[in-house]
Amino acid sequence: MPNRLREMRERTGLTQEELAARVGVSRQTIISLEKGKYNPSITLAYSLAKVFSMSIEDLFLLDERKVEDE
Amino acid sequence: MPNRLREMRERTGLTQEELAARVGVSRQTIISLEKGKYNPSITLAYSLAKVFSMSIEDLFLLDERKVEDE
DNA sequence: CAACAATGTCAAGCAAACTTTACATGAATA
DNA sequence: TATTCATGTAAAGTTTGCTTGACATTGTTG
Repeated sequence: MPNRLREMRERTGLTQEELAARVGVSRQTIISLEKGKYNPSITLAYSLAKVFSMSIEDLFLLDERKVEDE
Repeated sequence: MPNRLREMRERTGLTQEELAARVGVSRQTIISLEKGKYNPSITLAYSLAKVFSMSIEDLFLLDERKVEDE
């Protein structure tokens, strides 16, 4: 689950703790997500995407996966 | 978690079992999702959205929630 | 009627998301 | 140096997404 979470968080100048508070999860969860450790639920993904004013697909790079060949 | 899953599945003429097979989950999971019982992971949500050629946000009505007043 | 396909329900169990706590590290700064 | 802030790690525990299996219901069709 690679994603743009860390990039976007740093770009907006938020700490992990602040971001966690904004979307209502623990800081651990933010750390794990940034490290790509798992697959969030769509409600959490959506909350995060909204913080950065982007779509779930963009934040979590869903359209970029598995292009394999073209 | 209201969503357009059932509507889209019926519109495309798939059975619950066929849809489950396509996205790699059990039929029970499709039933529960159609009933709005839970909050799928983004990878499952994305697989489902792709079956119907739409975005996660549209399939799961994420932008429509909580408008409260306008 | 019998048989089958599609949907639904219930319940037990497993796996993964998410929490909580505690501690460690490096950078910045008084 | 000592303190504080942001990040990281590790482990144990809770919650919930998801599976499996068994059975019931309704509609259709031979």
